[in-house]
Amino acid sequence: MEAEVRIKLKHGVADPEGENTKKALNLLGFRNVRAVETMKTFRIVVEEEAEAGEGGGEEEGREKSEEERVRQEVEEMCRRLLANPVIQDYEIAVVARNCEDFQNAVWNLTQKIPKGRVTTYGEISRKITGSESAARAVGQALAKNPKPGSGEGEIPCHRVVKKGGEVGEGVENKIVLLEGEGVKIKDKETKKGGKVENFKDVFFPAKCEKW
DNA sequence: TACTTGACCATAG
DNA sequence: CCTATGGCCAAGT
Repeated sequence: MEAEVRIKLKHGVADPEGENTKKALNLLGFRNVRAVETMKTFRIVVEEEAEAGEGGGEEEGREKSEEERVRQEVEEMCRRLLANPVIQDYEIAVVARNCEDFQNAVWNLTQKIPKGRVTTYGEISRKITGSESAARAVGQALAKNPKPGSGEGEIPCHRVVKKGGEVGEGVENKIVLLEGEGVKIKDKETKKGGKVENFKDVFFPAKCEKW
């Protein structure tokens, strides 16, 4: 989750830097410059809270409250540190997506899947955009994985499977790689080509587990 | 700018 | 269990 905070001086507070810049611009020939004001922006990336949930229906409405939680947290940051309330105003924009460009976000998250565990395209999408609707685009990004592999600094895209646990399309030896890491695969030799056994147990992240 | 392409997802039969 | 369809969205053209 990402938030952007814009801080500017309250109306009426002297802004010498802005004033001087405006004068300088006018002198340089930009006669039509009417006003210049300085402001500062912070881009703040916030780790998502691990879901502290028991069983039962969660999901819906989660992203909404998560967004609200971040907003409140950032607002407190403004009050306590970022902005001086006497002379400054601030506005906060919370974006339900990671800052990095999509592909990098996908690759970075994939790198954090532990050996012996799997996650889904949709889950990665949810982590980045707030919904699993970009699952297909996650697949696109993984298709361009620059460093496939299980080693340090490599991106283990074989640990990403379909929602139902089917291994899915992708690299030829996906099943072999997973089995090599201790993930059991059932229903091989079927048209769809294999399904993760005990999907719930090997799924990453588990409830209350941080990505 | 508009259109096409998928390592997906949900649903209907 | 399987296929077919429509929706989706970032990238590439």
